Amino acid sequence: MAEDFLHDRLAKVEKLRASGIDPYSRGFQPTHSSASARALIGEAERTEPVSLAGRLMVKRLQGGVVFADLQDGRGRIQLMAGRNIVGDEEFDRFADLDVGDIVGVTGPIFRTRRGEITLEVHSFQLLTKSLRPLPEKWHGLKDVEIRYRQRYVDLIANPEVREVFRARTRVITAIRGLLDERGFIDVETPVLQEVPGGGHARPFMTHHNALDRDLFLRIALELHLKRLLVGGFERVYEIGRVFRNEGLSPRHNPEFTLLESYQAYAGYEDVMQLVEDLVVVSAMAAGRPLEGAYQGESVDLTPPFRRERMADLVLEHTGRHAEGEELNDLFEEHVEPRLRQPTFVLDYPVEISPLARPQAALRAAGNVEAHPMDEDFLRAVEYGLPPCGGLGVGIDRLVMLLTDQPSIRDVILFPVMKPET
RNA sequence: GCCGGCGUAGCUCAGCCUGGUUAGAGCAACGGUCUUUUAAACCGAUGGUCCGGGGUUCGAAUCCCCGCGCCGGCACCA
Repeated sequence: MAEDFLHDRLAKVEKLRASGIDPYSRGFQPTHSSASARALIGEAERTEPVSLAGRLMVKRLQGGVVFADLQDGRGRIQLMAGRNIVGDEEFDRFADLDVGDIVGVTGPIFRTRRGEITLEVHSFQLLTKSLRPLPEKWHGLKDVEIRYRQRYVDLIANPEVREVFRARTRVITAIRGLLDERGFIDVETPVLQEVPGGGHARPFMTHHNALDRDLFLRIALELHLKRLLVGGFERVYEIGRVFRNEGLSPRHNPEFTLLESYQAYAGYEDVMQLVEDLVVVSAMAAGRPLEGAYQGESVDLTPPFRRERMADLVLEHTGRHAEGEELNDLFEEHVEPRLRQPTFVLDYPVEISPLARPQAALRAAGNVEAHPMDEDFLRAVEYGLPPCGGLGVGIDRLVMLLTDQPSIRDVILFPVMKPET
């Protein structure tokens, strides 16, 4: 039976309750983490008792001694429980714990004969009984479908995955730190919008019941951030989720995290330097050397990044002179796939710009395919938008690059999946 | 949406091409032995709608068709 393992564990739960032990108890206070407990021992033979809490990952029985590995938020430490230390009853109870159970343990730290730093269990408390078996200890969890659908299992079984997401958090913190330091304010603008603007993308649609009004999930941050520049904030940024109703790929998730910033009176040279600085602090936060590699290809993030006009890049790669949409098409087909090092591509043809003004001009000229007009944004701009420079960075892709992950799903905790069958 | 690959025990995988006893292994779980182990001690007994549905055949995990999911590519796009 597919769920027999549940019955075995549930039977254990009932047995524990019958013997007066709460399989989901509270009140245990760890005094240390596995890492700080390790650090505690230094050159000493033995420490004072410490208390740790975490999940049992491996259990090795050796007659009257049982070894187990306890995994907590940052690492692992070995536990040793001896029959002649804790007594028969406690020993049997410890030996009956399952891999996956969450326990609190108390005892001194010492080194085993083999030199392994180990907590000698003097007392322990079952905090949470686990009902499902964990993936195998040696091969771990490889099935990517389970890894993405049940990320909690992935995070338990694959510690390197935790590190990727810790790196992601550090990158975002570092980006905020740099922007805050430079006088940008961190703002939040609407996700639900009447007119999804700021980019070319098919939006997700939703509906507000009380207003009986269709709304769209935002596809970009730009238009609201610019409204804030009109309002007098001179440096603003937002790191937020945007939604695009498009296909999935190793580089596309329908919801992703975008950084956009706008700075009044800045030119694009200022913005390029800001991007370089953001990349450098992000790489440092991720622990990635500037001269590193992505998926086996070396990628040097040392500023200054190459700056080239799109027309020059197209000429270099195709030998052709082009402009307008043709230039962009040639660029996307022949240049973009070959760019490996960070490169600022300058002077995009105005025809492909998603900016409101040329779009408005196209609409005025009768191109109904152009983006719908955001009348309120126009009104805001009519009050006067200061000249400004802005940037947009896909945080997920930046983290992919910095943590050397092949798929965007590896840097999004819960990527979009089709319904489970 | 289109094309290709993949889907076998809780996990990691054989078996499929070339159809043929009751579908295998390791780890986990279960019963025993073992007092300092390091993925993996020893002995024993378990565990499967072989993704789902149809078809071909005396006989299908294996061949064919349809569906679902995952991965990759294309399209859309950042």
